[in-house]
Amino acid sequence: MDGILVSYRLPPLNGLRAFEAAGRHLSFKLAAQELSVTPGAVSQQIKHLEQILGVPLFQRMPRGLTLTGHGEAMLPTISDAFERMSAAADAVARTLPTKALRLGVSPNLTEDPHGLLAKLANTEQSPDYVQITSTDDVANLLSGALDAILRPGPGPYPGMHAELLNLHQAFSPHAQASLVVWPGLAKCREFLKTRSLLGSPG
Amino acid sequence: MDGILVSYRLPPLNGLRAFEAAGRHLSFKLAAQELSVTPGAVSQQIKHLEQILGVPLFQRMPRGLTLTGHGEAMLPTISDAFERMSAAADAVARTLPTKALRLGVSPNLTEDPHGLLAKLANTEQSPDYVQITSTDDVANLLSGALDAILRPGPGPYPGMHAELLNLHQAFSPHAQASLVVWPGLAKCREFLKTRSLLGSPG
DNA sequence: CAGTTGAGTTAGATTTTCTAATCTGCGCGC
DNA sequence: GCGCGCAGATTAGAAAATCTAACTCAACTG
Repeated sequence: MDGILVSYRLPPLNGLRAFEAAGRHLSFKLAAQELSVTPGAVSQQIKHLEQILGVPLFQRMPRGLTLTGHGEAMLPTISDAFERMSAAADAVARTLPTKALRLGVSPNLTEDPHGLLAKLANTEQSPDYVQITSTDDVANLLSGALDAILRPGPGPYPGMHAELLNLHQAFSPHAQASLVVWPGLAKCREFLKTRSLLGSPG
Repeated sequence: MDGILVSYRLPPLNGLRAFEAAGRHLSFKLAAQELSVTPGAVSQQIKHLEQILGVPLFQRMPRGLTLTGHGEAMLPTISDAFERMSAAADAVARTLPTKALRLGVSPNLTEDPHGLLAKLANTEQSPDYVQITSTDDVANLLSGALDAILRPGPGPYPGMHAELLNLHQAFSPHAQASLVVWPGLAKCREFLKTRSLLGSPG
C-alpha cells in the first residue's frame, strides 16, 4: 500500500531525439534524413515535444529554422546526453553482430571490370568473414542491417568511422572509395582483413 | 546527390529507459510501477534492447535480478544521461502547463467534515488558480495530467518536491498530508497560494 | 512570374508497445 | 514435504504511437 515510486520527469524520448537532430542541422529535412524518416514525422515529433514542454523550441520560417532561446538552452545538454548514451552502449555492445562482416557495396562500384567484387564474394580470397550485398544506402548501417558500406568518394560521414581507400584493383570507374563502419568496429579483426582485401589507405 | 548524413548509433530509447529503471530498482516489477506499465512490458523492452546490443544486461533469477557485467558497466552512464536530459527539460519547460494548478486530492481526504475541499473548489477562497480532482494516483503527475497531488502521510516521493502540511481545518481522518508537485513548480505563485489555503508547513 | 524549396497538416496505414492471461521455477511457512 | 506466493517469461490480441503520402503555404530564385 505504501512505497510510491516516481522518478525524474522525462519528455518523450523520440521527440528529444528529433529535436536534437533538427537543432544540430537547423533543418527538419536534414534531421529526417539522418533519422531515416520523412520531414513530416520530424515535424510531428517536435510539435508534440513542444506541447509537452509548453514552450516552442524552434522558430519556423518558410525557409529554414532558428532555435528559440529555450531550444538553444536545451540543445547542448541533450546532444551531450545522447552522445554519452551512445558511447556507453557502444562500449558494451558486441562488436560484431554476426560472425561475418556484412558489407554493402555501392552499385556504382559493382560495374567491376576486374572482378574484385567477385573475388571478395566467391573465391578463397574472401573467406567466411565477409558477406557482400549490393547497396548504397547508409540507412542499412543505421538500422544495423549492415556493418560496413563501401561507397565511392570521400564522404564526409560524421559520427562514423570512414577510411578512404585506394582500391587494389581499381573498381571502375572509381579508384578510391570510402569504407564506412560503426566506430566500434574499426579495430575488429574482420574489418581489418576486409580492408586489406579491398585496398590500401588513401 | 551528396551529403550523406549519419549520426551516432543509438539503441532503442524506451528500452534504455526501462533498463535504467530496472537496473536502479533491480526489479522489473518496481520498474514497471515507476514507468506506469506492466512488468511484461518492461520485460519485453529490455529483451529487445539486449537483442539490439547483443549482450545480456540482467541475470534473471526466479526471484530477483542481478546486473551482468555489461549492465553494470552501462547503468551509471545511462542514469546520468537521463538525469541530465530531465534537468535540461525541466529548466526550460513552462512552469505551469495551464493557468490553474491542477490538484488531485486523495479520495481518503475527501471524507472532509469541514468542507475545506468544497471551499477550495467552490468558494471565493478558491479562485481560478486551482482545479480540483479526486484522485490518488501518482501516475497523473508523471503523465502531466495533474500538477500536484495531496495525499495523506509523509511519502517519500523521490525526485518530486513534496511538503508535509498540517492541514488548516483538519481533513478527517488525517491531520497531515503531503503536497506533491513537480520540482519545477515548487516556487510558482499558484502553488504557494494553494499551499497556504491548505495548511501550514508541518 | 513560374519553378523550387522547406515546413505544416491531415488521414490512413504501419509498427511499436502494452495489457491480460497463463506458465515456470524457486523459496517460504506450516 | 508440500502447497502457496512471488517474480519473471511468454503469448495473442488490443491499443497507441509513429510514419508515410499527398497536399498546402509562403518565400526565395532566376
